[in-house]
Amino acid sequence: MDTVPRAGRPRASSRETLAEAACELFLEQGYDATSIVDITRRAGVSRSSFFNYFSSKSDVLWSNFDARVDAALIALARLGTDADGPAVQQALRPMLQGFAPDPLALALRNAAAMGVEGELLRDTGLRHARIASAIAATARSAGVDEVRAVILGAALATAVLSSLRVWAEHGAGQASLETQFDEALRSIHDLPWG
Amino acid sequence: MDTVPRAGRPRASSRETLAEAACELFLEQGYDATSIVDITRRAGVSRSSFFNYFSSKSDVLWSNFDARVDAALIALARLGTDADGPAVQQALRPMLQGFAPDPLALALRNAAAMGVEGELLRDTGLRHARIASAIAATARSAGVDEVRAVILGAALATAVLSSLRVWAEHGAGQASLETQFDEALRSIHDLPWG
DNA sequence: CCGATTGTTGGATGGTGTCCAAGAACTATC
DNA sequence: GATAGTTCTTGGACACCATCCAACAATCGG
Repeated sequence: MDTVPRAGRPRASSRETLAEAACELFLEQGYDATSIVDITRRAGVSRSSFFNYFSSKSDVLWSNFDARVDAALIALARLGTDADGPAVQQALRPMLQGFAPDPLALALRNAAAMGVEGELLRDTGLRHARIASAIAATARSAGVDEVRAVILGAALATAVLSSLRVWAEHGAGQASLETQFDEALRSIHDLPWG
Repeated sequence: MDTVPRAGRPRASSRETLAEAACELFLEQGYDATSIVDITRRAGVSRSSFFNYFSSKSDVLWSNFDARVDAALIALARLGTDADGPAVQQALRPMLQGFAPDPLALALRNAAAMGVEGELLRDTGLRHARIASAIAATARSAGVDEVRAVILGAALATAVLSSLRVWAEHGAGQASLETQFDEALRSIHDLPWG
């Protein structure tokens, strides 16, 4: 990448190193039983340093996905008042495009072994809320009425997150993530149980 | 209620007393700035006692609603394999029926003043996940296919939570909570932006 | 009065996340 | 090569949350 020499003390670690150490420990001992000190010990740095790389323990799992969400929501906001259905769906897609196996995928796949199911439920909820409310805001500003905008946001956010979950559970191989997403989108168009 | 004398030391406090003290402080100082010790001091009991009544600080806000959700989800599970749309909606209704102003409603209404918006987002997400996954499970066992069941669960969970939010924000008076819910349900039936 | 029961309390413990000051390792400039 | 500026690491202190537990207090029924 950039081997350009920069001023200042060189980093003693990296997000990758720390994330790797963390994931190993999560698998070995479980998420709750792994303290931040455990992680930094294995990575060979001090506890303080952990917070130079991640803002919290759960951030190890989510930072990658969160960055994608941030980018996508900026693109979504740029659609402005003349957003339509297809445009919104296109704006959402980069959240999943080229998603490589990462700590989050690992956690989703090994939730039981890591004892991280509750944690994932809680934190997925937070992302759901963030994505849903951004979509709702866009829809609203494009003329959709309040309640429907909210429901639409929830449905689309669910499509994103549940396709990610299903993909991660099923081995995270293939190009099937986007396929999964497409299927989810399709099933929004005709919900059962009228 | 029951003035029946029971064995053992009488309680020195109550959920209501503690919740009241907590809500006052949340409004005065904000949620984050209010520690559990602050709450118990005002209520006149020790810090330890707090956990005899609530399992965490946020439980003060949610325990009432959570109890309703618990009850409703049990009823939902009882529907079994021959659940249909209307039956599910009826099972959900008790979550909102006769909902009186409580700490959660107060927090939703005064989120900004309490500085509790992030907290609410996160915790609402958890409830959303719980409700949605229960509905999805019921739908699945009634023959709805996986992806649609998940989306349906998300949409209905959103209907419950967003009607609660809107109702709380708008003064929490009237009988309009259930009306709000009915409107949300109606708008699920024809989402915009095909 | 006695035991059983139910609650309260303080203290200890271990974890999280924040803050900060001291210092280490590097670059660039004179 | 000294010096200054920059970037990062580190340890310590802190406030808080949540759990556990043993000691103790207040009530009941017999």
